[in-house]
Amino acid sequence: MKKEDSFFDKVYEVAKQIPHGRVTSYGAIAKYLGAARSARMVGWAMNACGGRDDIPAHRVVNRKGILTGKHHFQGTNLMQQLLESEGVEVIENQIQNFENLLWDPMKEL
DNA sequence: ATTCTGACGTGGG
DNA sequence: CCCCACGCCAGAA
Repeated sequence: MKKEDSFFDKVYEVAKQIPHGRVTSYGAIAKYLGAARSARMVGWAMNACGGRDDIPAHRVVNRKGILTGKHHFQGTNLMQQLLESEGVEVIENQIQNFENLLWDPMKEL
C-alpha cells in the first residue's frame, strides 16, 4: 500500500482530470471526494503539490472563479497566464464566464 | 496532546 | 456582488 492514500492524492487525481481550457472550484472537488466540508484541504493539497507540473492547480479556483491561489504560484501572473493560454479569459484575478467554463467532476464524471 | 493556520463554503444582512 | 461570522478538517510546529 502506498502512502498515496492521503486526501491530497485524491485531489491530485481529480485535478489531473481537469480538461484543458476548463476550470473547477475547490468545493466541487471536495464534494466529489466526499469531503464537502473540507474544501480548504483541497487547496491545501495543491500547496503541498510543490513542483508537480502534472497538477494544473491553475485550473482550480474558489467558488467565485477568482484566482485566490495565484499568490502561491511562482510568478505573480503565472496562474492567469496559464489560464489565458488555455482560452480562459481572466480579468482582475477573476475568470470571465466562469459558470460556463466550470468543470464539475460530479457532473462530468 | 494542544494550538494555529489555511489556495473554502455557506448563510445572513 | 460585498461584508461578517462560523464551521470544517488535515497537517505543521
